[in-house]
Amino acid sequence: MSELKKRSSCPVSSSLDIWGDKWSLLIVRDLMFAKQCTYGDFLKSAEKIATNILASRLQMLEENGIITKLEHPDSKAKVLYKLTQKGIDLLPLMVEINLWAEKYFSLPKDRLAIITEVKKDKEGFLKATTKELQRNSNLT
Amino acid sequence: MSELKKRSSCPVSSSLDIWGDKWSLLIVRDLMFAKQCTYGDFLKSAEKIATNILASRLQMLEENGIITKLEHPDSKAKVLYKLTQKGIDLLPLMVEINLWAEKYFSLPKDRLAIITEVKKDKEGFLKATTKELQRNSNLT
DNA sequence: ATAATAAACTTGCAAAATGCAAGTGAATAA
DNA sequence: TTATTCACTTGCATTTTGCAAGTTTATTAT
Repeated sequence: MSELKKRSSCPVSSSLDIWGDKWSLLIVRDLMFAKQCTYGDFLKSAEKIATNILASRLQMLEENGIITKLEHPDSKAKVLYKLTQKGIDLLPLMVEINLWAEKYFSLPKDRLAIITEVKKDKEGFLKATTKELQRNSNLT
Repeated sequence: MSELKKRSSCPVSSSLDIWGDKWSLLIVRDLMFAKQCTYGDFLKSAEKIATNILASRLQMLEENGIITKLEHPDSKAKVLYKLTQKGIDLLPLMVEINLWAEKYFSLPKDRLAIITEVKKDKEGFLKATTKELQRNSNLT
């Protein structure tokens, strides 16, 4: 399917060429929350992504090194997806999205709770969460 | 045209509902660089946005309070667009996109120069740039 | 004053991406 | 061995994008 064509050499444009659509960052979000997800897990998310779109986004994100597949320990029928380092490095961006949203939307309180945590010590949160995601990354 | 329908109450999802497409953040980028742009200025950007898409994005961004129109001092035929505070608040997000991109793409050196600046003192850069954009905001 | 140019869009249509519903095929569970 | 689960695929309608050619109002040149 997807051949990545760069519109320009601008960092913002190049980034959007990869994950600049309505769905990709939601997949990344799910992986940041859950560390690893199956195909079915993504389908269960609140936004109700269509299965064909999910498949094409997962492929795109994998081709661009944001996520990887791995075997599910329990079953060959299942596939686990997780973030690569390149994907984990989207965490600061994800945090800023949340901080911006908190200023301009009214959010459910479980989400607000996390954002409040982040605001208390952004650097600390980033370090800790990055580490957690990386740890998960290493136990194959 | 655009009636904003939220897919969920998630901050990431709500944010993407507004600017989660291939073009909106490029418009914001242009405004962060140039402080204010005419319709024609946007068309001149490297990525070559189609004029109808530009019109619909500008409308969307205006409806959602990210940008505003103002009269051009030189001519009634021209229109100036600038960021609102809500738009200016996307700066930290924009900065993180640049930092991520710098890690994973090879960028033109003028862009690298700015990113290097940012890395030296992120907080300082954010404060200074926000102030500049706000200053511009206030002289109607 | 009149005609030509420019600036900000609009319109029409083809092509691509999205969304929905119903498959398919391999693997596990009953 | 049959049924169910899981990860996708496929087909088709709808929506969005992209391209090219207008249209309209405002300025500039004659």
